[in-house]
Amino acid sequence: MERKRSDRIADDLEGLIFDGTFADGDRLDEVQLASRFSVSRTPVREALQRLAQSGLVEQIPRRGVFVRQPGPVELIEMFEVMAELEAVSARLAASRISDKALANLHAANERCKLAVEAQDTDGYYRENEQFHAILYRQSGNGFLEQECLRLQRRLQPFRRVQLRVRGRMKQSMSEHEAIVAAVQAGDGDKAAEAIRQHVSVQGEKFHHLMASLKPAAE
Amino acid sequence: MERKRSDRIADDLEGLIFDGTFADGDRLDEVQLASRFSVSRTPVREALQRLAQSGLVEQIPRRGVFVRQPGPVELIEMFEVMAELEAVSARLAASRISDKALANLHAANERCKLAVEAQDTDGYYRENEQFHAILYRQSGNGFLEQECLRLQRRLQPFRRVQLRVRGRMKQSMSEHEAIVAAVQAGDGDKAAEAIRQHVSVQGEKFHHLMASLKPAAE
DNA sequence: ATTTTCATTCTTGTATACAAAAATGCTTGA
DNA sequence: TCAAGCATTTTTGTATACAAGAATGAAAAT
Repeated sequence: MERKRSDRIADDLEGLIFDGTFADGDRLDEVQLASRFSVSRTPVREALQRLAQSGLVEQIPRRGVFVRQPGPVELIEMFEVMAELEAVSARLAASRISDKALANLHAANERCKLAVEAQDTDGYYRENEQFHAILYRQSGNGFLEQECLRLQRRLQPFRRVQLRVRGRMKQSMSEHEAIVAAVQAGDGDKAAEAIRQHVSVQGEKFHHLMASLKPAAE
Repeated sequence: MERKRSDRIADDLEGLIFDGTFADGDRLDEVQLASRFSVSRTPVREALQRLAQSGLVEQIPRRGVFVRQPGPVELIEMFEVMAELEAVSARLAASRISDKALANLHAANERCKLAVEAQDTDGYYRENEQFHAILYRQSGNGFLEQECLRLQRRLQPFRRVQLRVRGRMKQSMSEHEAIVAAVQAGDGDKAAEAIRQHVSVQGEKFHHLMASLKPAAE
């Protein structure tokens, strides 16, 4: 169910920012975008305001809206918060998860494993997202679930980059195993710590993330 | 610096929802609001969309926007997340806080104490907010700080209700003492646990919160 | 030559006009 | 009497028109 034009435009713009068509600092001209999408300025403005609220662009009054990619510091901060939110999710899920959901978690993890073996980065990304989504859901806290999904979505392009690092997928998988084991054992603290490690940006991951911010020459 | 009319309207509407002028389920009519604020529909619509994104109203396509107050379950969920976010803040702050900020924390706490002694609920609320804001800031994570402030703002009207419970201010103060002590000692885990207790809705607090949702028939 | 001022142009913010979808209520048929 | 169908009216979503603030650039003064 497509809501309205302004929603489609917001999604499209999000994609265009993620894929680099619009880079950090670029000004998003309302009339240009309007003609690009063959609509009037009205739905474009509504879309831009949505993006502004989600933090993807900055809106300076009477000046215009500008793409605002997070810098290194903000990115680390966001990952830190993501890690903590996921840790809370996992801790709660460890005590609240249902048997059926636990089976689903196993299944999702298996699909991750298959994707790793098939060297299917996109597939792994998709299944990994599912894996995490199950934990959010099983936290039993719908609001927490939504917050996790929101932040996950915002960090999406950077997570993808992380996965392309050689060997990362395999390491990620072994971390998954630890998480599943802790959740199955009902050990909330252990599950929280395991997923915190899984998500947080440290050591090698940190350097790779930083490197990805300034596209390497050639 | 007042940004634009739509911003002022969004703030005003937020207030009108908080103070009960618009109750849960009420439909917010664009043209009525436009005439009420003596503007056209355009800024009203922009304001409504902002409120929709922040979750205060629900926007049903082609139907209108309706006030959407959180129910008991969602409220508990939000407080749970708030408690966890504050716990993270406090844990980080315990290791990252500066001497100067620690002094400010003490000072803010003293002002809380004065407000309690003066039976000044509004004053206590204000100073308490300051107290918490210092911890958010001293987490050293600007993104976390923003998220905390956002959720704090959303829970604002319900927190106020909580404070009106007899004896709550005094109890709240003693919890503050524990938090300050733990932060000063640099004990992150203890600080986290103390603030979690302080914020989370349990026992008596739970019942009072539930009671506040359905205004007691005298 | 450089800077300041002022007019012009462009862009955003707001108002209004129009289109389309949904709600409303009437009529008509059983 | 009640329900179904259709016309009318309301209301949202989009387009366009207008207003006001900001950027731009040229002319004038030092």
